[in-house]
Amino acid sequence: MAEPSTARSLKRSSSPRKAATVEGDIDTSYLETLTGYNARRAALTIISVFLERMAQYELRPVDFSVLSLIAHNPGITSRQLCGALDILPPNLVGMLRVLETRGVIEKREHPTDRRAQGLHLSAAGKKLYTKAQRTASQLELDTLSDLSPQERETLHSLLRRVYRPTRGPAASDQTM
Amino acid sequence: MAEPSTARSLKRSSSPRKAATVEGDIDTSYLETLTGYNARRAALTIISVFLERMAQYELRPVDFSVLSLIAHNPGITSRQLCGALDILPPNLVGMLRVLETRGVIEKREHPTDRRAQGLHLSAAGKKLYTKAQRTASQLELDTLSDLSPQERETLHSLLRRVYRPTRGPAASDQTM
DNA sequence: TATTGTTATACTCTATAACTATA
DNA sequence: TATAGTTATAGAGTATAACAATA
Repeated sequence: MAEPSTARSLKRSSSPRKAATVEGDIDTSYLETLTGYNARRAALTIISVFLERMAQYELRPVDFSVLSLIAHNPGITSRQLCGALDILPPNLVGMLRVLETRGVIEKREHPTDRRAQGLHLSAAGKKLYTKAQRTASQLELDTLSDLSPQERETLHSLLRRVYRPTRGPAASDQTM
Repeated sequence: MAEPSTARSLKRSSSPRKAATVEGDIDTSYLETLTGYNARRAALTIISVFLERMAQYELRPVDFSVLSLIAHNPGITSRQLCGALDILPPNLVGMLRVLETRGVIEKREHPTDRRAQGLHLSAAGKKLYTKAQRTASQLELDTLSDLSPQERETLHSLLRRVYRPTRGPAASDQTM
């Protein structure tokens, strides 16, 4: 058993960008030409705020993602969660067990496949997720307050095109 | 001692987006409204390619970032690296030791502070970094081939505004 | 034979406390 | 007293191999 208890610590300092030593003197211009560097820095910045505000629900980003997909896809299976969130099956087991122990989710028998199990939010889980989603949406507004709604949409669109390559029209692998 | 050897494994599967099970059936639309989610997914996608292509140099993303900052900021100190890259000092020690053992970097005495030490690339380090940077820049072109140069610049600009909040004009904390 | 969920486990990443030498 | 670099170590995150039950 890998999980010590139901409630996890969730602590993390997250270092809110303190310019203790000099930092403006350092030339980071080349790294800033790399999308991976910029995307990772941006993600970590937002995640640090996410951790703070979601601590009240004892939800890490991955827990919230799992609940969100279950909420919007009732009956989703463990494997489907893994595929959608890029989590390895062994690493999901413990998370689901904790969420089930907390009474947030329920495992029901799959309608057609007796190996699988459909995942659902409990009544308490729905209440928790509703509050958590509101917090997440508010966090989005707060951390991206420097960007206009249109800039935010542009950012999301561009990011999606990075991690979910355009399989759309004008593709190169068409049969004729 | 935390490092087992000079050369590290660098192995990682990185799962190149295989749609093994269904995945298009899963509704991820809410998560995709969250910048943190999108930024993290994009970063992980690029980093997985980065890991593959940088394996020949035995450099992880963090190693490359360290070398890049030393290359462009000769004499930079350990603390400055930590500040610029958001790495905790204890976690940098091992990386620098490995790079020094590999003959890639050199530690020299700091000109004014005898506690600190200036970091520099060795001749071999400069050759290695030059090749690595070329690989990184090519990777940027390849992984972002769906985006025009202008879209790429827009993406970088927006990401920087997320992780490095605009401290510029029209700020709210002015004295008058 | 392949897939779902699972256990056990190893490895990597990230964080804290505490020490020394110097400022 | 505070800071730079370091050690030791704990905790969280990510990976592989292998198994039973079912498809």
